[in-house]
This record gives sequence, structure tokens and C-alpha cells, in this order.
Amino acid sequence: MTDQRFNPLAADQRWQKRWAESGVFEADDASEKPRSYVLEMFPYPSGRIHMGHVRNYTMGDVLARFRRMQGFEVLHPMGWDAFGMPAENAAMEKKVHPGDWTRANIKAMSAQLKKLGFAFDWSRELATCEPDYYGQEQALFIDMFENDLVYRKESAVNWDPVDMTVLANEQVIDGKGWRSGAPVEKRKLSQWFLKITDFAEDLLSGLDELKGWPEKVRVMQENWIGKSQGLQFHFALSDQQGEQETIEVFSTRPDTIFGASFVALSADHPLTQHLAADNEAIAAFAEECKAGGTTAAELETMAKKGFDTGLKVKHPMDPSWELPVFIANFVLMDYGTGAVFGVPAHDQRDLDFARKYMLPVTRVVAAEGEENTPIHDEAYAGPGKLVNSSLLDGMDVETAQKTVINKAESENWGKAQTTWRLRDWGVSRQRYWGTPIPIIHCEDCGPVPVPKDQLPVVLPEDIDFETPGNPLERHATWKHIDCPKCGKAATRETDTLDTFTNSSWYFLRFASQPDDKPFDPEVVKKWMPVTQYIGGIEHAILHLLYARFWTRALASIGQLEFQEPFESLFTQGMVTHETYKLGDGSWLSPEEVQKNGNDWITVEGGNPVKTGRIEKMSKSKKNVVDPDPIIEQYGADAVRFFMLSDSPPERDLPWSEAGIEGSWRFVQRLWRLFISVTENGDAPDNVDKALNRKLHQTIAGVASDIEDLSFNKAVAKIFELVNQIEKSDGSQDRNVAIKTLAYLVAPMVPHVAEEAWALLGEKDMIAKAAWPDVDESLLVEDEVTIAIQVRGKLRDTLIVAKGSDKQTLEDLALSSEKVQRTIDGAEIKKVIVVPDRLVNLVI
RNA sequence: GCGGACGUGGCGAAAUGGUAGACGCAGCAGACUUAAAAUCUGCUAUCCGAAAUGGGUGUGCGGGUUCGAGUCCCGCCGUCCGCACCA
Repeated sequence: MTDQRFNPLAADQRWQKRWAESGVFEADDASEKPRSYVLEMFPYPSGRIHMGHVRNYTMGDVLARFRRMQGFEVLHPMGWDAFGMPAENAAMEKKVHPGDWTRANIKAMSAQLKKLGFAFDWSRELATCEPDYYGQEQALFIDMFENDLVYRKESAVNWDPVDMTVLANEQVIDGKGWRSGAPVEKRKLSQWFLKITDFAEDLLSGLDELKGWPEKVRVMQENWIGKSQGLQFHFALSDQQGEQETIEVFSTRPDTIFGASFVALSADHPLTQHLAADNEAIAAFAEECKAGGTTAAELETMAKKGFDTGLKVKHPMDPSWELPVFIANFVLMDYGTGAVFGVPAHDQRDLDFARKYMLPVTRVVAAEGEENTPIHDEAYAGPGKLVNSSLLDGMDVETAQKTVINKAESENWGKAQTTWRLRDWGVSRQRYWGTPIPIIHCEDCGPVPVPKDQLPVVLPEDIDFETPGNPLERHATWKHIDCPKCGKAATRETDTLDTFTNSSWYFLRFASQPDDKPFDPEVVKKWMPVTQYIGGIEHAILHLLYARFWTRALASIGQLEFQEPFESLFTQGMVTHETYKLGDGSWLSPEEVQKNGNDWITVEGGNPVKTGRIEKMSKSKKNVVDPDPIIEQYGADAVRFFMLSDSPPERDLPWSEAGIEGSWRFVQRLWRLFISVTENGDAPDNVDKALNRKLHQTIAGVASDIEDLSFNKAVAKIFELVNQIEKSDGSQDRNVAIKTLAYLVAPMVPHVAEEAWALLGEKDMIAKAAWPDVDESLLVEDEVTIAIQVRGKLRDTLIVAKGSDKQTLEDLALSSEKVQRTIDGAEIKKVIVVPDRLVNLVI
């Protein structure tokens, strides 16, 4: 007698072991089958898997298993984005080596992933913190260096004087280091940069080709790249200032040039600095500007402030017209030229500024009939014709722009210019736990790349985190090395690469990982681009842009034959959970509360609890549910099924106890159906056409839903089928339907599916089975329900033979008692008949 | 401010312009049971009605297109996300 309950504790392990031993999920580079590369963003080994990971990898797994069943050779790898700050923080706090900490986390997390039964090709597992990975990354860096895609320049960084380290912008809180609390200083350091701006145009235009990407992500990248076209030109200073004879400005609205009423410099502009050198008031004002915050809220409320330098510039199109030069707090040094000309009538900031400093406001663009409407508090940024603009008068905005640009170019005071928001990517980090930059600094030869036969440049193990600063910098011996070119004593670069470089090419290394080079282009070509990439929206810009850049950069130096790494991208929603609070506002974890009737109370003490919003699981809100005990209690299949049910995958999924229990019950329900086959072996041989039809509709429907990643819809269809099977009488058709059901659920709940397979006498694994064929003839109903409407309102439904002709339908509709009652003798003006759908009577 | 997404029962949600609310959760009633769990059956948008294959209303709000609108168009309101003194 078969156990009436499915026991995941035993079954999960049994099948996970068999999958691993058989190597069934290992991808074959040499396969002749069509290929599919399913990739989920690899995790940072923080120590524990969280529900977001579970959801992400479940989605990818269903797709990977499904594609395998459909006959694809599937590459579905897993690895670890293993460099990063948390390991160094752990080293400082817990006195463990970052490597030990990271490797222990990887071990723990891979065990957790394995318990979920994901169909990963573990033979390709990689960790970016191991020399066999980062050494190859160093080789790629050198290739880029030698192809002029890498350069070094002085750049301002946030410097924490206590921790003696560079901080990322996110690590600066209220101007202080997030760890030390010390006021952060701006420091100039020599930093390595990758020339992503060389690819700005390609990265932008390439977005149009990414049809399989969410519109949202493409728009975000487009904004980030930030292309603006306009005119860069100079104003001649009336009096030369030191070396400076002119002020260079950039504008996207050269058409408004006759509306100019001032020129404004950034506080960091060279001319400002020149003036500040012998003018204390200017120096003080420039300092004041820099002190201002840069958060959105601060900018919102910050008043426009300026300082009149007393200098004048000549208007390029009318040398007799002089404009005052201000230093202004709203002009950014790192965009455009660090100087602008102000057109108050057509730019809100300029207008605010002009009102404050009593500068002229001249309308130069006007919509029809608005020519004489004065500008008050709102600048006009809309379309129209030029006015008050000498030779431009009467032109539309676009023509005026072209005219001014042509004039500037022919008279040699400016040229058409494209400006990007995108900056080159600074990759230097003054940290230990990252890829060492494979450069040697020689006094005579300058920066020299480490010869490739000396790679990898391995991180030293014997380091200390007792004293602040970069351990590589103060290591006794590591950085001392002879110059590979001249042999003279030299030093290694002690900076390491930004961790985003690690994730910029890992998908290539998954596809091919030879010992002697980063990848084999021939093998990579077979798998790439990634067919379906799945991950969180938080990587919409940085990671996805950097990976696109690396792919294009490597293509530009002949290492790859494709331009885009990810054919389709899917950004999944977060896993959320209700939050709980005590009366005093402190957060409570789900374990600390329980339901008491309709209210919530604390487990200990029974104090009243307020339920808060449903939010992303986070430690601070204490609403995290750890997957491990849940898997322990309900088994991998129930957890996986929950992740797929109900919410569409791109939306947030609210975690609930009731939900996981529902999934558990469904797994048991499936199991009871499978058992019923063994008990109904001698069921009658009569045909259950309705059930067969439902079965084949479900096979087709589930397949297309999974293909669309609409897992919630696939789940709903499976429920419908299960409901119908349960209601149907025992028959051989019913047994076939149940056995077929095992294939349909196999990608989602693989353990119970394998168990069923064994129960039903199959010797091999369902993981190797093919997706069932659809009997197309069964997809077509022979009877359909048609709606009878009167003036678009439903009055009756009729069941008719499929394909009934219009006249028949019309006659049937008219003979309906309910329809007659509604019409009540009124004249029928029009009859709309949609065959197999509806009849609409218009009276 | 700019850009994007979204708004449907108590909740998560379905719905090629064609019967709104499939499917799941929760809830209610019943069966089985000494009892509970599990399981099974039925009901469950809302209003009127004892009930009806009775009727009215209903997809954020206001208009429009259409024989017919959750879906398309215009204008609002709201929520969420991203970017932001970007010249």
C-alpha cells in the first residue's frame, strides 16, 4: 500500500541526489540540439538565501526545465558574485579573513539552493573571488588596456580620513563616513577608468534592438546615458582674465540666444577659481556653493544664489551687447562646460535667478497669439515662433536652432555638440577584497601591464584589518616587484577593480571556462547571447549597462562576434510581507506575533500589535521570512509552487502562511491523484472526451504560459485541469490524464513529479522526458456557448454547435424567451452576429 | 520638474474590443469523525427580492469612439518606481 501522503523530506533528497549523480542538467557544448541559455543573476554570498533568491531561481528553473523537455540543450548555470564590501566589514568586525567568510557563505548557500532542487549545471559553478576567475578578468583588463579602452586620471573621491579609504556616494551620509562618522573629505586620486563613453552612442542605439527587454529598463538606461544635442560656443570676455579670453557654454536651446540675459559659472569653474585666488568674497561664495547638499529634497528647497563677478561678456551675435557674468550655485561643473547662458523667459531656473537679481526677462519664443503675453513666474518651454530675435524672428524653434548652429560654425564661434550624462567608469577601489588591477608602476616606464604569463596577480592571504586603510597598500612584500619592461624595482597597483567588473562578463565564463584564457570564443558563440536573463529591477542601470559595455568592448577588439549579451530580460517583483509594530512603533518579526481572533497580539505577553504596510522583506522592518525552515517544513515543491502562484511574476508577491499551506495542500492533492492511478488500474475503457479535451487544452495553454513567463496563469490552468480530473469518473482516459499531468507539473514541482513517475512504473527520470504532444483536434470545441445581447447587454446564453451560421444564430437568438421579453415588441434595427461568440440585437 | 508603470470582490488575481471576476487564498454552511486535523460537497461582487436561467448597479473619476469598452482615445484623481538645478 502506497503512502497516502507525499513525504518531501525523503523524496526531495532522493531525487536531488539522482539528478546530481546522473549529470542530467549538465549542458553539452557539443550538442546538436537547438540551444537555450537561461540565466538568473548570480547572488552575492551574503550568508543566507532569501525569498527573493528563491523566487528568482524558481522562475528560471521552471523555464530551464521546460525548455529541456521541449528538446533544447539548456545551459542553466549558477555561481557567486563573491567580491565586495560585506566580506571586508565582516573581517573587521568578526576578525575573520574575507576569503574564509565568503567561502563559508558560498558553501552554506549552495547547500540551501540544492535543497530547492534547481536544475543547475553545477559543473560550471564559479566564484569571482577565486584566482581562476579574477585572473582571467585581469587578462581581459590588460586586453582593454592595450586597446586603449582603459586610462588613468586624477579624479575627486570621497575620502574617509579615519578609515583611510574611499567611500562610494551611497556610503556618505550627511557628509560623514557611514562607518567612522568622520567628516568626508574630497581628495584627488589617480584612478583607473574604462572608456564606456566611447560606446555611449552604441549603447543608446542598441537599446532599440532589445525587443525582449522591458520598456522600463530601456527607458531608464536611455535617461542614464542622457544624450543631449545642441550648440557649444564661447562668449568673449570684455576684459581678458589671466589666460581666459572666453567662456565656453553648452546649450540645447541655441534658438533662444537672443533671450540671454546673463552668463553663469559653476563654483568649480576654472575662471571662478582664478577669480577666487585674489578675491575673498568670491572664494567664500564658491565655498558656500559647494557646501550645499545634493539630495533631491535639498535641491528642491534650495534657493538660486549667485554672485556678480562684475565681468562682462560680448553677445556673439551682437558684439555691442554685453551680458553680466555670475557665479551661480545651480551650475554643475561636471556637465557640459560648467558654464551656461541664462534665458529667463524659457528656463525656470534662469527665471528664478533673474527675478532675484533683477535681470531682464525677454520672451523670444511664443505660441500663436502669445507674442505679447508677458512672462511672470513660469518660464515658457513649449513650441512656437521666434520673436524679439533679430534675424531669427518668425522661425520655428527647430529652424532657429539650425540657423544659429550654422552661423556659429561658419563664423567660428561655436559648433554643434552632443553632450552625454554618462561618465567614464571609474573602476579603482582602495580595497582588498576585489580583483587586483594587473598593473605595475615603474618610475621609468610608467604603468606597465603585468605580462599575461605572470597572471593571475593573486591577492595575498596574510593581511591584517587591524589598522584602517587598504591592506594591500601596507602589506610588507606584496606590492614590491621588478618592472617587467626594464627590470628596475617597481610597485604593483594596490587598487582593486570595482565589483561590477566581475559581473560584467561572468555569463561568458559560464558558457566556456578554459584554464588558459577567459573563454573560448567558438564555444561562447554557440551559447550566447543569453536567451533569457532574469533578475531584479535594482540592476536596471549599472550591472546591465556595464555588462552591455563589456560585451561591446570585447566585440570591438575582436573577441566576440555579437554586440548584446542578453536577448531577453525579465525583471521580477519582490517578495513582500506584512509588517508588525508595537504601540511604541518598534517593529516585530512574524515569529513574535500571533493571530487572536481578528486582531494580532504578541506571542509573549499578548500585547496588542498593529499590522503595518506590506513591504519588501528587510531586516530593519523585521518582516523577513527565512526560506530554510519553510523548506524543512513543507518541502521544496510547495515553496517553489508558492513562488509561481497567484501574483504575476513582474509584480510583488506577498508572502503568507496561508499561501504556503495552500501550496502544500496542492502538492498532496497531486500525490493523491497519482496514487489513484495505481488503485484504478482496471478502470473501464470508456472515452471521456470532455476530460481529454481539457487535458490537451491544458498542455497547450501551460506551454505557452511558461514560454511567456506567465507562471501564475499556467498554475491556474493546472488547477482547472486537476479540478476536472477529480470530478471525472474513473476511466483509462482519466489515468492517462493524471499521468500526463505529471509532465505538466514537472518543471514546477519536480520532486513529486519524479516520485509519481517512479510510482507509475517508469524507470528513468521525468527530468529527461519530453513535453507531451498536443492533439490539435481536441483543442477545438464542438459546442460553444454564445452570448445573446440586446443593445450590448447580456440577456441569455445558448449552447450551439460550433460553426453554426449567422442566420441560425440570429433565429435562435430571436426565439429566446428572455430576449423576446426584453425586446417587448420593439423593432429590431440591426443584428450583429459574431460566429461562435455572440448575437447582439439592436433595438 | 521630467520619464515610466499601475488602479478590477475581503485579499492575490483572470479576461485576442465580444458572457467581468476564471484560478487561488480567506470566509460561511454542510458531510465524514467520539473529537480534532486532513479530506469531501455547496455558497461567497453589490443592491432589490422568500426565490427565480428575475431585475438594477458595478473594473479610480468625467467625457468620447463603437452594435458592444476593464481593454481604444481625451481630460482629471490617486498609488508606486526611476531620474533630477543635466543647461
